[in-house]
Amino acid sequence: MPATPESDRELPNRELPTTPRGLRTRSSLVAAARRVFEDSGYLDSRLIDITHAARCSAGTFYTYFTSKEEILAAVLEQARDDMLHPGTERVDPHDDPVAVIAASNRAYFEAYRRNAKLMALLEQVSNIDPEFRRLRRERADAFVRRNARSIESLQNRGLADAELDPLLASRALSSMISRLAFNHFVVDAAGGNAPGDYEGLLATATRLWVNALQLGRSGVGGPE
Amino acid sequence: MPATPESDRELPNRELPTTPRGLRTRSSLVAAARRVFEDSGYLDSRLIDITHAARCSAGTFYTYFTSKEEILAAVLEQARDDMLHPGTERVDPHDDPVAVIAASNRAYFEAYRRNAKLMALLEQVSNIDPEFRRLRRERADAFVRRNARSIESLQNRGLADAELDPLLASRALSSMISRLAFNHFVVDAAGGNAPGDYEGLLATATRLWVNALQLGRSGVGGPE
Amino acid sequence: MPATPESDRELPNRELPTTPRGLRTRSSLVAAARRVFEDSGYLDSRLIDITHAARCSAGTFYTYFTSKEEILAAVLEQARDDMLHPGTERVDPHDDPVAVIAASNRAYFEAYRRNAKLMALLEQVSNIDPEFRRLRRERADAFVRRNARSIESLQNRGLADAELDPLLASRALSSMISRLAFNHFVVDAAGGNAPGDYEGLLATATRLWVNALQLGRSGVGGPE
Amino acid sequence: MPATPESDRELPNRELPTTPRGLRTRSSLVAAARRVFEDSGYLDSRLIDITHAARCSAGTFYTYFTSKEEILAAVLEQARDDMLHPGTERVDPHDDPVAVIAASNRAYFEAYRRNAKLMALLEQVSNIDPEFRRLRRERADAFVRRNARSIESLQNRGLADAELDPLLASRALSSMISRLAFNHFVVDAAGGNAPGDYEGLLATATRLWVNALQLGRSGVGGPE
DNA sequence: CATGAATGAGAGTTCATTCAT
DNA sequence: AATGAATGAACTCTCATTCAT
Repeated sequence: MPATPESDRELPNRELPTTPRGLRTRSSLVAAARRVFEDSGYLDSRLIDITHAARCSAGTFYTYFTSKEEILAAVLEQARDDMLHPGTERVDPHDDPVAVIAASNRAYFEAYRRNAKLMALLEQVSNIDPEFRRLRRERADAFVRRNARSIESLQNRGLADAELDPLLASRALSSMISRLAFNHFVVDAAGGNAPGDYEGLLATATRLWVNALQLGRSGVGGPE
Repeated sequence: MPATPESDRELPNRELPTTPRGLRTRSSLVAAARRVFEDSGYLDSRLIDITHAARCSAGTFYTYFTSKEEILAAVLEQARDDMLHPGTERVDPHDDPVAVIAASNRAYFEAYRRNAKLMALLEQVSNIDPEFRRLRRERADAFVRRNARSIESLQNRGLADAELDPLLASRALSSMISRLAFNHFVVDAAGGNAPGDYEGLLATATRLWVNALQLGRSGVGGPE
Repeated sequence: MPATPESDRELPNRELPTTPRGLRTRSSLVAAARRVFEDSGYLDSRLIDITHAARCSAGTFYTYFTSKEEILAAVLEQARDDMLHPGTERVDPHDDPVAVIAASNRAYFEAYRRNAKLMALLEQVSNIDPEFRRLRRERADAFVRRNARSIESLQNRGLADAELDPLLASRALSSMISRLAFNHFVVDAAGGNAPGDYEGLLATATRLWVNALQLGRSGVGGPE
Repeated sequence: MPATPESDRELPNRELPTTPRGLRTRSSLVAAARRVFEDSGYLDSRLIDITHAARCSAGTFYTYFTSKEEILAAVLEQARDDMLHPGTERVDPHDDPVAVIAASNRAYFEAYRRNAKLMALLEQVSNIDPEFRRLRRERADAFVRRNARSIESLQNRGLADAELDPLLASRALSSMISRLAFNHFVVDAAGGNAPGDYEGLLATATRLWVNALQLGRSGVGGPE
């Protein structure tokens, strides 16, 4: 009502709690939020669904988060590493490039499968909230850049179509893979449709990727 | 115009009004809804914003539509033909296949550009409402099937990589194109980022598509 | 969540409703608010107390007012005229000045009595909300200025102590009267104390006022 | 210091702590509360603001006080002596009565200036909480009674208008002074208005007071 | 004596939808 | 066919106070 001076007012906490109890409660809230968001989607989830699931009161939520948005960010944070570094196995860059692509596509698909509901959630909120749109973009860009580097390296070694702009090609192929994964694990799974031919899809995606880069083409770089 | 039978509709739909005045009011509601939805997104649009923009009362809305969902369906209906048949020019299937692909990719991108805000809307609601998820899927499938037929035809004529499953390949390549368009016209445009290299993107997409199908590969490129 | 453009959104209405029904509802809300505020004070009144008393739903409140503050403003508006022009009887400026002062003090006290609960309310909120502090100040100033003019006129006619600054004197004497009224009708009444000697208080106040201005003192009005 | 008997206290009050540490903590809480209340007002101050400012935890508060009300009482207690006995110098009752009045008005104004924010606070809460309304009344009454005794004495000595009821006159004149001080130091100061003519105000108030009592009128001013 | 996480009732507010006119 | 006032369930968020540690 009266204009309150901001000076002494507490700012919303982003810091992690210091006590073990606080840490535990915060964790259980994040875990509960993940469950609830995955089950009901972001929009249909109410804060009290989350606090109920975490077995704490509505007020406790605000000890750790200032809004639904903020806890969602915490939830999405969790899956970040798994999605950004899906394959723990280090691939030798001197392996057969086709095998490398096949392996990394498979790793991506597997990571997507593990986090499918969270990816659906991210897709939902990124179409609602600019903050999460940015988040998704950043994560996608990380992938795109990595793949672009890989394409460039293949080009430099004379193995891939030199005509392609590595970044644009990476954008296109990365989009292809991620959208296929989304359609397979989110859209098809939710739609109650037939499960779909996972191995076939993966094989096709990899073959298309390989073809698209013209890997293993005769005389790559020579007169065509 | 006869009342469309319920069975074909995904959403319950009131019959079209019979009087000229009614038709006019309905039209202005749909037009207003399109504007409002495009400006504010589905969730943030209030029915009252729409009726205001249409210069009618809140109650009048329910003379023509039973819900917010339903008018959204009507709005999305509008752009359907433009998105499903983007190129009015019929391409001769015996034209150069590369040229055909280039032309149809360009036609798709142009249609996306024209309807970018509506596509963003569709993307938003398809991640919220299963009904619209189905709608988007159906539209995507129409594309996928058409492209699959085209791929199959190229394979049958010995022009394309015969190892590829036409449907899966179409799914992958169609996903690639549509996601590129979404990123270019929706994500990048909204993010205030640099406009991006449209022609380069299109060229890259087409080259990847062509490569991926191995069009014009040695051995397949006999005298046609 | 997403930044919504203010452009098309409706602004809170301050305009009076146009239909008779709307007018009726708004009136009953204001009347109810007055009752509730007077009974419970501003802070302890809940919006639903008001809507209950007005026999309408919580949502209806927001058809007419955007906040508790706004309906309070409407309530206080009502009593404005009664407090600012308490005496309907026009006093002849050539009447006996003492009689004029006595009459106007009485009129003020009577108006205060009629609106005591509202004055208590104004006192409460003016110590809480700067907006209402301003409102009270404005109303007080109107009185002060009127009394200052009257004092100046008496000085010009040689009837009042010429040493006094009319505005400062008016501030002091007006404060005296209004605070006496507040104490008598609000503090004493609420405290469950003895009712207090109304006539004596009025007589004393008037005599002090008259003395303070030195009305009828020797030298101004001939020998006393 | 013995525990003060409940009977004399207006609010339930915990006993003072016995240890030096406890005394220190309690003091810092009261000091912090004074700062916070003065800055934000009673309603907008949160207990947590106070405990933060006092560098202790929320729970500690309840070691020393049972409620927000109670610490407010402690804060107001602090300024009591300064407001009730503003002039430490004892004025000789046989001094010139006008000089005595001028001096005591000045002393009151000075004390008000020193405690302006606290007086504003008292004004705020006395319009919210009956307990504090009583507190303010009691303090005002102490003044009124003292001034009444002084008026009566002047009347007995033939120096003041004998027609006036000393108590009622004191109420009126005391109200005048305290309200002027409130308006000057609280309302005007907060409103960002011009600072106002302090000396002029004081002079006018004193002259009005003197006039009102008819001090120094012919016939009463015999050789004293 | 101190901590700070936990509590939970309760408030204001929104808006799709209904319905008397 | 049109109006626009009325509805009311549902939601998020606050903060004085408690209590296990």
